[in-house]
Amino acid sequence: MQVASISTTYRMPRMPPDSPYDPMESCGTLRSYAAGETICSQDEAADYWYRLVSGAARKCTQISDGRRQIVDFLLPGDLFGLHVGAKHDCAVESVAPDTTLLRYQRQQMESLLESDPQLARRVREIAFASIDRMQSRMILLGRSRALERVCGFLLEMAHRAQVERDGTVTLPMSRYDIADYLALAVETVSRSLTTLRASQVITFLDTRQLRIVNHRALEAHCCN
Amino acid sequence: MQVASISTTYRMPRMPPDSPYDPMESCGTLRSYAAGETICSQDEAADYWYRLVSGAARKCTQISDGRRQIVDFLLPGDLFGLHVGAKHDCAVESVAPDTTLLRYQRQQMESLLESDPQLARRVREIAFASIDRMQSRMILLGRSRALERVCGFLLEMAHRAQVERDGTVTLPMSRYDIADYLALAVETVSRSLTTLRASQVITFLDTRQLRIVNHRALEAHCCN
DNA sequence: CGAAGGCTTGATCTCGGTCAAGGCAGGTGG
DNA sequence: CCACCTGCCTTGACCGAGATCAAGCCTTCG
Repeated sequence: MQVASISTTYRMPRMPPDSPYDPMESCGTLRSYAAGETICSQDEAADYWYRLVSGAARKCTQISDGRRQIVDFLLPGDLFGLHVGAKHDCAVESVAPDTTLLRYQRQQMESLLESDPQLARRVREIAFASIDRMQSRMILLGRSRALERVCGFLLEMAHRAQVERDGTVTLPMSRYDIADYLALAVETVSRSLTTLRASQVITFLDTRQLRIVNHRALEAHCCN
Repeated sequence: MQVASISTTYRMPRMPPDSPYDPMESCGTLRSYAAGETICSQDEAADYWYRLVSGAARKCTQISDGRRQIVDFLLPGDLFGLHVGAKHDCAVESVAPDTTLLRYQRQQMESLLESDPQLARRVREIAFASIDRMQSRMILLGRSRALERVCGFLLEMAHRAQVERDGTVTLPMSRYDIADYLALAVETVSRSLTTLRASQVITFLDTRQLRIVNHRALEAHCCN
């Protein structure tokens, strides 16, 4: 199980295989969304925690100059909606068709944590872990080269979405989404991918599915 | 009181004025550093939590191409060193002369949290809050324009370091540090500041001290 | 069938990185 | 005390990576 926030994605440290039980399991309600639907909007009250079950979503803010910044992608297992204040500061929208989420009452969760230090510890670790991820992301954004960012993104996706047995990585989001995630122009993302394909680092099964041929090269590009 | 991590800065929500007591107060040990000293290095074991009392520090990673990315600046009140794993992934170095820190045993803190849900909740909120800050920072880094980033940085500093009564903002760090924080070249930072000064948005008392003349314009530049 | 959205490629322009130089302050040693 | 050095900051000139503009292809959907 994993946790995130409207303002960030928290990844749950893997549960011990025979962990006694998950007190959160019981109290969520399921809902599913079509592609492009808004799950919660930018200035909505943050009364719920969500956990993405299947599909994919993007957490993004609108910038006043018309551009859009995608702060995080949410993948199956991610939990989000945790927030300090009462308001969200990012909108969350489904990316893939048939995206399903579990929704939890925030109040209920908080009092649950109050009485269950074990669970509280797990959530704390989730938060710390998520911070590590955001930090990596910041370092990625700090990179000057467009190609480096794209390589870093591919490695992140390959790592997060558990790769198929044959090494196929599926990108549930569009090139536009990737561009806004990496703070690049779509054209630049496209060109970078083309470059990587041309240099035999990756191959495409179709536009949204690729295989990493030369993992070493990918890491070398976004070295560190 | 405020908290951060080797991998992030956590800002403590303001304590209620007459809060009963702070269980963490008792168990820290004080140490002070000269400018440029290493407080903890990149792959050191993360056995302590730290809280910056006075001065300033930078949290940074070395990138293999020789560049340096500053992940966060630590200011008085910030707490850092919280970390999931056993290892740091960033070095922390003092920036200002006479930087002092309190150091806490990580083990001790964790068991303290285990037995004190109230404190645990506070730390959790610290983590959530810090995530909000990192998110803002990511949005800042996502901005294309150099001038926007610098404006955002100035607003952040004005907000974090409590401004003097007369509106003077002190930058404890060098232009090089600012550059590595914003992922820009030093020259670009310098030029941006010059531009802002030329357009009467800010004035300088000296290189490290400035006053925000036109707050509105600053916000307009990094709109949103 | 047409329209719309997603993706790629080409051409051009611009912002910011890089290189180079010089000013200024503080520290050190003669 | 001055001379020198070093680190920090600023400014100018140039160049290149990536944004922007434009066009065309493909798939999907009504």
